[in-house]
Amino acid sequence: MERNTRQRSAIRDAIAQAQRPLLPQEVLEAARTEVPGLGIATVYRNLKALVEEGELQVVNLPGENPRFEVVGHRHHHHFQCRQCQRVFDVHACPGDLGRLAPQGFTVEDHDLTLYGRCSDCTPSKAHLAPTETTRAPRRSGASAA
Amino acid sequence: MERNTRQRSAIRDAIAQAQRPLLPQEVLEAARTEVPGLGIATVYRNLKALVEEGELQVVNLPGENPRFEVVGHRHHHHFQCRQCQRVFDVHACPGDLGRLAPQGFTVEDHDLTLYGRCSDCTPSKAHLAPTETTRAPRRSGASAA
DNA sequence: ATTGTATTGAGTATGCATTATCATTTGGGA
DNA sequence: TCCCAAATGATAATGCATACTCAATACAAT
Repeated sequence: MERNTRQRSAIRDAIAQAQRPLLPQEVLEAARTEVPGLGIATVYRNLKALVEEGELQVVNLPGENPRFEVVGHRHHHHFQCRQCQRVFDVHACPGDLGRLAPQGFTVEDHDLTLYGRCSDCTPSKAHLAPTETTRAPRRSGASAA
Repeated sequence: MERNTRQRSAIRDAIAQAQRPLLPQEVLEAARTEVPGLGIATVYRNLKALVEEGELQVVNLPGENPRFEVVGHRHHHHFQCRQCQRVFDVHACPGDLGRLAPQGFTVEDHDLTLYGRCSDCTPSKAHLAPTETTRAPRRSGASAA
């Protein structure tokens, strides 16, 4: 990963412009508006490289596959819409959660995920909900027939 | 799932006595002290049935496979030890997190995970850390050679 | 105690996200 | 413009958690 390819730029731009953590599949779809022939393998390859280079970071939510977002945002949390499944950044934090832990436990960090309806999926304008392709697929693992 | 088998009881007891969410593998190990020949397939079968019966509930943590715990605990959160990987219940909640969401977003629920050292894995007595077999394996998905 | 059926255990099969493979394409320095 | 290593795209391969298959067991009602 040393050359500046159209694919690499498209992937980077897609994530930067999204302003929210994206799944590899979402990155693919977004970057394809720039590079139609883009392949999923290239997306995974670049996401991995960009994370190793410290440009991107992984965002894990409960029961979800890893998403990717640009590094730099100071401590923050996430909000997942139960309608469109998209994840948004929440630049706020309840803070001082160490007191919640049981006796003898040492709290070093925390993850907070809020669930509800994003502004696009509020009942009053549910018709503006994202399209099928922008929805997040469920986590991997088993589910054999 | 209509008969009371030794396996089913062992699985149910293992989770009830653990007082914390267990991975299927942890359930297997714990229940085997009661039924040595217990198979992993039986564990998955019963976990699924017990969840459907409403006796158990699934606990998802970021980047982790589903764990299982008995239903009934009122709203609570979880703590994961970064040393032994075990997950514990945290019967406390910062509350009122709706205010953290962006304008136009509706918050219906939330998940909070604390990370740090459990009482068994505090530096002063790290030698009491759980054994290899009690550690949680990493999430599924890819990691091909 | 007998017996029919739900359950179990072992091993195989699935589904899926992520990687590896490899022939082809392409960025960018000479 | 040439050249070649890096990058891409299509597709096969992996690894893994979980589900299915089926012969052997073992509940539990009679």
